[in-house]
Amino acid sequence: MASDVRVRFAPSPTGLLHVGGARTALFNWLFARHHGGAFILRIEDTDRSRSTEENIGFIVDALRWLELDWDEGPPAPGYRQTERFDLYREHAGRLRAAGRAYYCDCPPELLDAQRKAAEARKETFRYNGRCRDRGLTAGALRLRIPDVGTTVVDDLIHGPVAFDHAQLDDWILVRTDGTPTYNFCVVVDDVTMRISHVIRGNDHLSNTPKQVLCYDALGYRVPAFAHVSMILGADRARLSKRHGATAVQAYREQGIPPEAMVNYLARLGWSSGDQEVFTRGQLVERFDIKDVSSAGAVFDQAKLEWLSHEHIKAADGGRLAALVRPFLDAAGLPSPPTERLIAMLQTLRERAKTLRELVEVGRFYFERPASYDAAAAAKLFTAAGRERLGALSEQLAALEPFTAPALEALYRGLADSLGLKLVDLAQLTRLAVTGRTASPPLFDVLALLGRAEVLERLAAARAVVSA
RNA sequence: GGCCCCAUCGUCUAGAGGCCUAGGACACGGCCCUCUCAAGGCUGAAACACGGGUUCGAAUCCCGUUGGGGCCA
Repeated sequence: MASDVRVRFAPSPTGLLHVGGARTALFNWLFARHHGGAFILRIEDTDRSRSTEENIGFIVDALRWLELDWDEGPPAPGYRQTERFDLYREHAGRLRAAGRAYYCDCPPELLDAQRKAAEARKETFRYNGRCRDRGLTAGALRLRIPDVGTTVVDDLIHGPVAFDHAQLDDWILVRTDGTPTYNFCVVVDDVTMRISHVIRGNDHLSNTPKQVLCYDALGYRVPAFAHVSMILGADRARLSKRHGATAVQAYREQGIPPEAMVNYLARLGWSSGDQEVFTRGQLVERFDIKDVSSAGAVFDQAKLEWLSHEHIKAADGGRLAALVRPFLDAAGLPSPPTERLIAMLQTLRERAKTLRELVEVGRFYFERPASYDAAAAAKLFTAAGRERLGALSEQLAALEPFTAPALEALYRGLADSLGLKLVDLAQLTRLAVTGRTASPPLFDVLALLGRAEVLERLAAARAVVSA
């Protein structure tokens, strides 16, 4: 489908991918996919001291995990700012040749003094344009900005936002040492990559009028802007490490399925009617940048986990098995054949909010209980309990077929004849077989484990009782 | 400090002047179901920050205040 929509996600590789960044990437991706446009990944690595190869790897890795595929970007060359200095130099030269930018040699001490003076007067410091008409040929390159008037940023989320030129100054495009500034690089990059819509964090809104003026000076069409609100911590301060996990990778390790993370991030500040649970396809279909909220949103781990649970409950069996295997490996547990694992997960999926919990809650499927719940053992592993386990073993050995319905009939029959309630035999068996007081429906568990395994576990439990 | 953004239940949100005695979801409480734990069903408590306007009528429009956030330093 032909579309002029071209959007980008432009992270600085200074660490792991933050959930705020992930959400910005997601909104860009959804916008591109919804409109049949292109999603571009660009690495803003001009801060060489903090940008590392390893960090680029982390970002790529996180985006892949979330399945936010990009149409242009690394590993292809030309999508890192450090590879694009020629472009910045060329555009700077054009601005200077056209008289839209000029060199300034005001010493830092002078600027600092003026800044302090302005502060003392409780005013915003603005460079006064002293070097505008001095015709200098070296120094810091500044953009000539109109002294009067306003620049209006027509934001897709916020509507028109007006900035008075009196608040802006002739900002620096290229420093005296020849390095381009962040805002200048962004403009040149967006222009040369033919970006149609700039969807980014709210923290960039204040820089936008400066950039718009730069587009104008360069003679380029200004793209559309959409400034997405920030993700906040519980105290409504911008989400940071002190609020807990902020890296996308941390949620992967917690066992949140990627589709749940995507669903949660999308619903944080965006909605479509009363629907809460979305598949990726539904998100692409329903996403509209106009429905993105202009207010900041607090990150809520509980709701994330609820969505994680919903996606675990709804996942295709094979998909769920594939998601769980890495967690089995990490826990040092054996990975059963797929069909068998799917059957086990079928009994576990509504009992765990995360993939990690899924493994924990179903541990007894993968290994024999290492111990028994102490309080329950004290209550159930008695002389009478031992006798009942014996009777059960005897009958289970002869049960045919060894299926859940047959097991239930057996248990109900035995409970009746012993004058007991079903729960008495069930909890006793559950403890013997799983070591715990809570598990999926007992008869499903027994049928899945199989007769031989069940009988061995019952025998092991009886041995513990007599000891 | 200046400028900019934001403001509906604890949280995410619906709401684009009358449909609102403000809806949904998470979390929380109760009840039902039940071999345990879940899941599920029903149900309860819970919000339009404040003050002025505009209007027959405002959560919705305007102004101000307060509070939060961001950018510039």
